[in-house]
Amino acid sequence: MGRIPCCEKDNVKRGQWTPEEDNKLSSYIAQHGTRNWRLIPKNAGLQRCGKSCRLRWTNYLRPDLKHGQFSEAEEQTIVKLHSVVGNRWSLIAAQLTGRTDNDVKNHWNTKLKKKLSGMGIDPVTHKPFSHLMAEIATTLATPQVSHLAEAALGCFKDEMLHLLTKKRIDFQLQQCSPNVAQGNTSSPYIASTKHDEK
DNA sequence: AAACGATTCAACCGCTACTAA
DNA sequence: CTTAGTAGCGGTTGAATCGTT
Repeated sequence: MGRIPCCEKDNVKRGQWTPEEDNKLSSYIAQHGTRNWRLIPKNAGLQRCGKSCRLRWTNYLRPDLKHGQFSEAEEQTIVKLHSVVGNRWSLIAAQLTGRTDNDVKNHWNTKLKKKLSGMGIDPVTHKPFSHLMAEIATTLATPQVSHLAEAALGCFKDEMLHLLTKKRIDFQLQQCSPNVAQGNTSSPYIASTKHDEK
């Protein structure tokens, strides 16, 4: 006995949304808001499941969304935040006006990961590959030291997560911690792109 | 022009978190 | 406190598009 599905799959349309469906959903939400996604498709005359409607609205139809290319500043913000919080796409997206978690995730997976790798930076740890190799050697030699470093990094990440969850923060360089403001972030990408801009 | 591979991104799936009763 | 229903998240998929041969 599994969970009851969110909708009867047989009676539900899937795949690409048509402009008519978009119109129906948009005008219904404009009138009634987004309370109870389960009822929205039924009331709006759509043969879609509520989940699909919510996704379509939040990722595409919302009027406050940006649809164009990501700017250099947005990319830097994503990389910087990703180096701190990892794959917490919704947290990262919340710091970028008009971008969704899906946007950020797609952009990261298709562009930024490759960009970083091309620069010799590991997109997971945000450290140069050469440093990683050195770290592996160190770790093998003195496990205690590496555990301490890992614990310290964990505390910092927890603190950042706490801040980001509590409120939207302005991630401009001059308002960050002294280390970050000096371009001394954990991600060499920031420093190098700043350099590139000159 | 056609075939094929690579890339992009919208949409789906399954899980967890949250909330109201 | 427990439970059931809903919302939200991150990973994954696959159709559409683009670029190359």
